[in-house]
Amino acid sequence: MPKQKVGETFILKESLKLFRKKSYHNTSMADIAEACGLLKGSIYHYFPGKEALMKEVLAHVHSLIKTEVLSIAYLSDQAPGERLEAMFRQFNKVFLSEESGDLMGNIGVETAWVIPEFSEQIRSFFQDWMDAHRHIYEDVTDHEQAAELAEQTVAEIEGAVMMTRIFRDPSFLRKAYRRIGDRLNEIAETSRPHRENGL
Amino acid sequence: MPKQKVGETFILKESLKLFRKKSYHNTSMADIAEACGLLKGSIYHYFPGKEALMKEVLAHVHSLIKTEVLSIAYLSDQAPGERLEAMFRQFNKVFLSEESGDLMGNIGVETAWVIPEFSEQIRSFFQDWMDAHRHIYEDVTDHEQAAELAEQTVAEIEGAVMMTRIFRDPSFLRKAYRRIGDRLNEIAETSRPHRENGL
Amino acid sequence: MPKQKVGETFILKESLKLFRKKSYHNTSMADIAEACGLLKGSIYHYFPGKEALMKEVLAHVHSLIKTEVLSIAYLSDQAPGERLEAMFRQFNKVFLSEESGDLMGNIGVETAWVIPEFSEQIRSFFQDWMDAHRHIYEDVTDHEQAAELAEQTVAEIEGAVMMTRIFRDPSFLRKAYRRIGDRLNEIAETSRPHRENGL
Amino acid sequence: MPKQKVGETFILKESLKLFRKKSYHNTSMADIAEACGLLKGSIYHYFPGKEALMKEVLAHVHSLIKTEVLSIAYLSDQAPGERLEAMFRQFNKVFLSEESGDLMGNIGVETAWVIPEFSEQIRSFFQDWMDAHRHIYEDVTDHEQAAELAEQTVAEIEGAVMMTRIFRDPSFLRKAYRRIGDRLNEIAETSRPHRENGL
DNA sequence: AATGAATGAGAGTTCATTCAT
DNA sequence: TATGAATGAACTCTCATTCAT
Repeated sequence: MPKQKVGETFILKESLKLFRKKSYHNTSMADIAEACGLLKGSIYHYFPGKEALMKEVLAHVHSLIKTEVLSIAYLSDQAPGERLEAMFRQFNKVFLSEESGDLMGNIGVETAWVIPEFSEQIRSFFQDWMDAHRHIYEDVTDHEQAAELAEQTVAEIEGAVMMTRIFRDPSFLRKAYRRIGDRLNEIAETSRPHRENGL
Repeated sequence: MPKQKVGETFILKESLKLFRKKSYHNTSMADIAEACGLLKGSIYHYFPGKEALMKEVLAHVHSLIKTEVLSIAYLSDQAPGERLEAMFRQFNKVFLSEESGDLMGNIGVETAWVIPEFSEQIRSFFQDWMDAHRHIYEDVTDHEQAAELAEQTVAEIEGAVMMTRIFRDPSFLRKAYRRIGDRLNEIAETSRPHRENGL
Repeated sequence: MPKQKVGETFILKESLKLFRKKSYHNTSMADIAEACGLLKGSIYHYFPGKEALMKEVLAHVHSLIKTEVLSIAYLSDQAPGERLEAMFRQFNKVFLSEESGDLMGNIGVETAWVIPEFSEQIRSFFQDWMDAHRHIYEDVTDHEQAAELAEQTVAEIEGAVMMTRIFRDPSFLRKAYRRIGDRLNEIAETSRPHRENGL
Repeated sequence: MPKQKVGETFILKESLKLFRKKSYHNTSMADIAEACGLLKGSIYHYFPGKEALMKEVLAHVHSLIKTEVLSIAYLSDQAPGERLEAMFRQFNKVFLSEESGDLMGNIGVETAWVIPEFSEQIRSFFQDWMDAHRHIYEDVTDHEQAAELAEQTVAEIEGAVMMTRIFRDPSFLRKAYRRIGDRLNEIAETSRPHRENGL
């Protein structure tokens, strides 16, 4: 009878893997428990239910992305293009790795409509994501255009992630990165002075 | 006791509404039956099971979009920009209406990974969609760039649809259409002669 | 694979037996299903859940007692004492038989506090029961005293039923019947004229 | 992290409150632990299990009632009617207070049938209760009638307690007390000499 | 073509209990 | 003495599916 401590974070991470691989509805509490080496009832020591577990998973991913990826956008000692590239690199590592996956996009579509309590978390995630990109664009263009470019960027990435999944072909995402990088450079060359003067 | 004459197509349409509204996993056979004025067991006279029903729903949507939306791309008597706009109008009507919804994107993400039998249908849908846009772009630019622009267009729309859902704000999609239209016009003005001369 | 029809009433009756024998909380849906020769899920074809089933059981018992027992109180062609005796005879048959048991008293105490939705049903049952006895007493005394005597009668019977259960000794209830009968006779002899003149 | 010194009696009292408020089956060990400022597992240092805990609760209530209420019946320096009234006053304080509640009647019905180990305790409680009332009645009437009057008294009180609960109306119990007191007085006046002469 | 009773597997959840620390 | 992680069995309920009628 192994009674080794498992811990909340471990369950969170295992759940994340499973939700990402099999979606929320196709992952049972028994699946999660098994992945953790527990019985299904034991999960309830850590989380009051499946929805609550999911909410904490979403919060965990959100905060992970914020600190590991989105923070890069605010590093004022790097050029906009460099920051963008660094974000993409980190994004690939964190967001698409086994550890986290494109949870937000998937679950957003799968559950946000059905389980409204998830919506807010997901909305706030996308808002932070757009804000980060907007911050970069504001170095090279005006507020209004920056906002729209951020919107476009996030939509394009999410769409590309979806297509990468559907076609099982990473090139969709890779090309999206390249397009977005090129766009930033073009704008940077055209519209000279914005915030970059201070750098 | 509702005992109306139903028919396969009717069930298909009612299922589509429900899948779109509540997602595949949250729609039960009982829900579908009730919407059709039937009892659970009766659905099985028309379709051998839930997955089979879903596959036919996907096929139905695919063919609907093809004839109602994508065909517009191949109308050679209209200018590229006009065709694009017409497609968006139709797309909104057919793809996002109550009758069909953004089934492909949603279900693509929700189930393609889990139920591989849906993947092919969804892949083929996205392929046709990209082909249609590529056909338009080929009127104003070369093959290679047209392919990439088509890819970008579809990704951007899908991403915008997702964000429109998440934020419950149709402006995401509206702005995506505008950006895509503007992009086509820019390209059309820059690179003069391609296929349009023959028209 | 026996697929014989079972029917709502059959489930109701089997549930009643079990609830009476083992109490509400100690009776599982699986117990009920087994008693009916069904699998636990099958009960849900007839009743949406355990509470709903219980509510219908209570309603069934209530109506049974009303028609089989309490109606006797209103038979104007019999003397009060005869009606009372007849009620006790029927009460023993219906209320304490295997088929129904002292469900109201038991469940009243067990669940009325915890599941408020049962309370109303149980309250209304006791009200009808008191009303019936009051009607008899009004033949031999004034309204006010009749009401109190009815209250006393029902309390005494319920208490006696409880003690009969606890001591597994039917004499508690038998003696209560005798006391109540004697009391009615005493009052009838003392206070001459009330409603009996018309008979 | 509440880590107060608890002790067996404290747990007993907290359990009593909960069993009374929510019944035996609706009170979980976790509820009891929480009420005691302990964790589930810690209860098992004091009691080997839920049933054992309940048995000690019943024993505790029994002995409490015996010393605080039933003992009054045997105070030979007070008139029967005074003793009865004093018992009712104490009964209300102890038996129906937050501290103990009508545990015996509730649990008697709820569990005596199902968990036979409780039956004996409950039976012995009711026996002591009847004995106390019989002792009072023996001051004013013969043995046989005293026994029956005691039986009636306890049944009437228990029935009234039940109805008070069901209707959430304390007047049922109040009126039962009054009736029982009046009955004692009537008998005391009618049948002169019994035991009271020696006092 | 339609019914609807019944299945059977599995879902999420609860809970009394155990035990290493 | 107290913890709290873990168990394991039982619970209510859901649902895709089958099939005699």
